[in-house]
Amino acid sequence: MGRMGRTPPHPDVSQFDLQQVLEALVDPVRRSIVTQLDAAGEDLACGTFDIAVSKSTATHHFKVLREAGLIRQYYVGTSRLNALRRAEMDEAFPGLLDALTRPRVPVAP
Amino acid sequence: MGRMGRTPPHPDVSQFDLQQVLEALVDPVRRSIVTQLDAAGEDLACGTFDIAVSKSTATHHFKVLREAGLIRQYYVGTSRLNALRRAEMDEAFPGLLDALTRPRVPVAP
DNA sequence: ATCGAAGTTTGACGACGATCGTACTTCTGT
DNA sequence: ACAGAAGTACGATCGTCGTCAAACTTCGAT
Repeated sequence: MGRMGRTPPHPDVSQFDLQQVLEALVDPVRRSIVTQLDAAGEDLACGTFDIAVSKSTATHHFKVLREAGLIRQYYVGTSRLNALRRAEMDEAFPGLLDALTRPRVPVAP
Repeated sequence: MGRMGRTPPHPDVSQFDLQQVLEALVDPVRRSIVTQLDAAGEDLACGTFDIAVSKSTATHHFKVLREAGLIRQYYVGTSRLNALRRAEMDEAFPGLLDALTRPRVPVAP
């Protein structure tokens, strides 16, 4: 029972919660995942990310991101692909992802 | 020694750190402080904020906000006034405060 | 049918942070 | 000079969260 392949629940845009999104994005590892996903411009498998944590910890982070609505997850074979829900996040919180994924602009000296 | 009136250290814009700013803003109480400050459009004393925590806890929150660069604090008599460092934050992280202080836009049904 | 690759699940653990009460400091009025 | 108002400093507590290891599941390839 409980096939691993079943698609996990994803929140609807109308249910996105700023508090939850911020709690997801405050963690450096998770923010790095979002940034890498944004830079890649394509869906990525969990294992392909450059993060320095164990597999179980990675699973945890992806779950937090998914439940906050930041990513969508789906299986392809044994791999779990992750898609950034850019448009939906922008609809719910305009400018937020832009502000967080934009590389730091050096301040004039 | 250590007069209370001495101005506490404030970070320079060039030292603003995204991680630190996010850690400051992820707390609902602190985000509420920033929002109230933004809405007021003027500097406010610590005691005038609508927050449901003790005085010592409030002091802690203001300190976290100040060290992250979100507010500037200065004394006037026995009151400590708080100013939102809007322009500087916008320079360091364009769009961030906008995204966080903007009231949630209802999603089309 | 079996093996390995890719994730998940389930505790356990440790650290950090929000909170409070109490005591203390500094200034303003009276 | 004194009392009160406005914060600050200091511990102490308590919950939550990030982390891992170990055992398990599922799928694909051989």
